[in-house]
Amino acid sequence: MKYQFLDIEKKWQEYWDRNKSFETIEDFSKPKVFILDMYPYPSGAGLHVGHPEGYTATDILCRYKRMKGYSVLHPMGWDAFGLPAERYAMQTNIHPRITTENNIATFRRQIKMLGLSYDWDREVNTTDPGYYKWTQWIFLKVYNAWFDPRVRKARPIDALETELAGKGTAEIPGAESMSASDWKRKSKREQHDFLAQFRLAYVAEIPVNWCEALGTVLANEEVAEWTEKGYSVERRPMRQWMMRITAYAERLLEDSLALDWPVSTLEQQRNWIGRSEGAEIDFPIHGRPEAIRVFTTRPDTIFGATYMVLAPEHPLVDALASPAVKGAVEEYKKQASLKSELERGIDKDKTGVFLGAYVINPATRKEIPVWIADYVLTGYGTGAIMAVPGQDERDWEFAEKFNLPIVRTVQPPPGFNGKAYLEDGPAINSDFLNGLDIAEAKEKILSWIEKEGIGIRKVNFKLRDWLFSRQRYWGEPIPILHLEDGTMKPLKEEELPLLLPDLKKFQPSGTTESPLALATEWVQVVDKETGLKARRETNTMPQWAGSCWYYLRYLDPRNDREFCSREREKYWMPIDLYVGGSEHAVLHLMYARFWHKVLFDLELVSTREPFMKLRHQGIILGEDSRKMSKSRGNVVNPDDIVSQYGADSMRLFEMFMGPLEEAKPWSSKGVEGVFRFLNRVWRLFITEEGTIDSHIRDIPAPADFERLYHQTVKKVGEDIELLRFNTAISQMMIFVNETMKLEQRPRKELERFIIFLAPFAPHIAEEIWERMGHTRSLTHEPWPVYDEVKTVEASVEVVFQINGKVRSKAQVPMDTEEKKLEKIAHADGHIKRYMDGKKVIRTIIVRNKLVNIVLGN
RNA sequence: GCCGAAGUGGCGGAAUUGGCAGACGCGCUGGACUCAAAAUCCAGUUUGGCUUACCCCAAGUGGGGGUUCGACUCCCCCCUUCGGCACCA
Repeated sequence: MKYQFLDIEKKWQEYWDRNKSFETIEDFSKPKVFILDMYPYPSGAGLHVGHPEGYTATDILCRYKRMKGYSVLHPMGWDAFGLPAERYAMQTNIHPRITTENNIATFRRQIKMLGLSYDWDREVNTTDPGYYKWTQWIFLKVYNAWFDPRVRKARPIDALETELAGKGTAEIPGAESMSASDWKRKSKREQHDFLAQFRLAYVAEIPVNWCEALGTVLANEEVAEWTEKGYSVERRPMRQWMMRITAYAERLLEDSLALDWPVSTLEQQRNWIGRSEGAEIDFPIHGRPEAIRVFTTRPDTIFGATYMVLAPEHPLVDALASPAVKGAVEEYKKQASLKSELERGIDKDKTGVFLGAYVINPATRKEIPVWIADYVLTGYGTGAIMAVPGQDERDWEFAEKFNLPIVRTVQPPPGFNGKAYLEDGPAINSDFLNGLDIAEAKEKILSWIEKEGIGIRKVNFKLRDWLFSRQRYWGEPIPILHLEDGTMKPLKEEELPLLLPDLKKFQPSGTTESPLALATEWVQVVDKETGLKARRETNTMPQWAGSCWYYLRYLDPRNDREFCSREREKYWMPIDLYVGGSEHAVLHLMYARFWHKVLFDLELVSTREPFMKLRHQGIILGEDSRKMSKSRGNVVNPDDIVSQYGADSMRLFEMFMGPLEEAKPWSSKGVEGVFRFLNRVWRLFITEEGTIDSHIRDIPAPADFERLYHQTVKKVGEDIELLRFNTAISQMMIFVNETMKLEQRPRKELERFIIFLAPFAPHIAEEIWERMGHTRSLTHEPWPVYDEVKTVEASVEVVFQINGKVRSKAQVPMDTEEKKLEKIAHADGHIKRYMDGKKVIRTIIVRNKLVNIVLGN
């Protein structure tokens, strides 16, 4: 009987479904593992071959862990809000809900076709009101929280109100000074506005990346993705929802040290956070009472600061511009505002305008000119720099172009003929710093600055607050009312979910508002409590919102009283393994960590971090080793592979291709290879007639075979734990090859082979298992144990070397003593020939490995 | 430019407290079975040299140097590929 994979796979998939074989067993007394795949965005194109790679890897681990007796949580769901469905709706007027449902149905079918052991009772869908109710709920938790710098954590905003009423801002670092009575005197509106500057979710007027064609703003980190697709993006100031992720910069950085994540991902997150230590220094303005504050990481070079540059958007620009340059300044500001940040970066030619104003360098006491230039960014530091061309390439370039003075304050080595010198060296032209190296000079100048009261040590981050609103329909509505008195009012928990209204048209509203603005009945409401007229927030949340916490919903997906029960959260969290693409290295993984930390601070979850161990599956390239794409015609469709070779072959091949994390080219010949292997496995057990092969007998295993068996159990188990599936599979191939050579094949070992094949190729394993006379699925069959003693070879080949080169070999009993090995080596014919007439200088003997004889001449 | 990862047969890849480089699979070559083919099975397959001899010799893990009795593995320099960042003061 042939290996009829199509029938077998259908049969077992139905069996698993019917019997709920993979239902999560929530036995809190057992050890748990929570193994998570990044849930997909269900696109119209269906699954591609990249998806099954990570999914199969985690599936193997889960099936293995179930056999090891763990409670396993392994769910799947859908990240289903987002632009593609909405853009499709704009073209066809088909409601995104319909498209989304269809796409999910396709994805679910394709995923089930691969025999992945998800607990489908825990499926989540971010667009389901029962789900996004809690996304909105968490949003409100964030909105109603502030970051208390004294304890470095989020606290409810109520606590702040109480404190303000009691002692004002006296004890709150960084807050504008205000007494308790000042607070109490404020109007409701004033209090509301004051609190807004503390909330973790807030509205701000900021320059954003507006994409006219998409009719929405994009986060900085999203811009590249869409401009690559040909969309154009412009800068414009708009009122937007923001999330104060910057408050967590330090903790996101610190806590990343404890994570078992790929180094490159951790590195990317660190770069993104971009911590740098330096100082903020005030430069008094000539002829005015104020000073301009700059941020620098090189305070040691202050004696070389020969001019100052402000970002064009700096608030003092207009006040400082002398009448003669007003026009030029206006023109420059206008040009800068039109350029996106990206464009500013691409064009590295330095441009700028002299403001006609001067500040005083507090170290040299000299007046230095103030310029504006777009190479200084408004969002970083103070939006102003002290320019030190001697030690900064950008400043050098600018100084050269505009003929500004250049003073070196670090002595370059002899023969240095470059421009700016960034390396270490003794300070020069720097008064009391002269002769010190950079580190010493920094320390000394920082003390001086602080003593003089002209500046402070300061840590800065590149990380910026998260632009949280989108002008889209297909996203979670933000549950906030804008009352006619100018205040905002969050909805009450019992008012959630705030449902998306049904729209007939999905075109952009024509303004900068989302299409929701057109749903007047939905937008215009009266606040029941106050009777005030109100407008709903028409912005929706970004796609990342739902994925910031979906892993928590899996713990308790049907709970309509809590986002998840405490007890379950305590048992299952944190996630023991998270697998997904490296394209999410910064965005999703950073935002989710941020939300998780807020939830942790509010004591809604019990772990600091959600994802303890993270791995990325490598991308699967086309057969031509290039990226798969329709235009190259090298796309492999999982449906085709499954119908031609079966899901088990597909799974096995994707795991056999190479290490999980590496990029690997597809190979149709390779699929045939593993398909042949599965056919061999089938024939090992099942004859042409469909009976059990008569070579299989109830006999004890021969010694050599028993050893191989124990070695295989050991290697397969260890490799699964290390996610090294390729080598586990090759060990199973070796096992099958050896078994085929036996005339009489021991039943016990062969049955256990089926068990450890099962995580990799579950359908064929179940089928053979059943044919071998078992009546129950092997899902919870105990994983075979091996005996370390029995894995050890009886004899071992030892290598004899002369001067480090292998000259002979011998088979010797395991653990033969050094002296004996030496004797055997000396007796060896080849070795004798080499040693003839030579003097032995040294002999190195490593038990079970080698004898190396070092000869003189 | 900066940061990170990686370079091993014709191909995907094995091999880590430094100890036989090339497991396993693909491909290729030869053979068995067959009228023939497919499937299957067996043997061979790093390169070069030498030989009656699969005996032996030499070279070999991107390139060059070093440490060591011994280096794919450790150290230094360089090259290439991939990923990320990109005026962050």
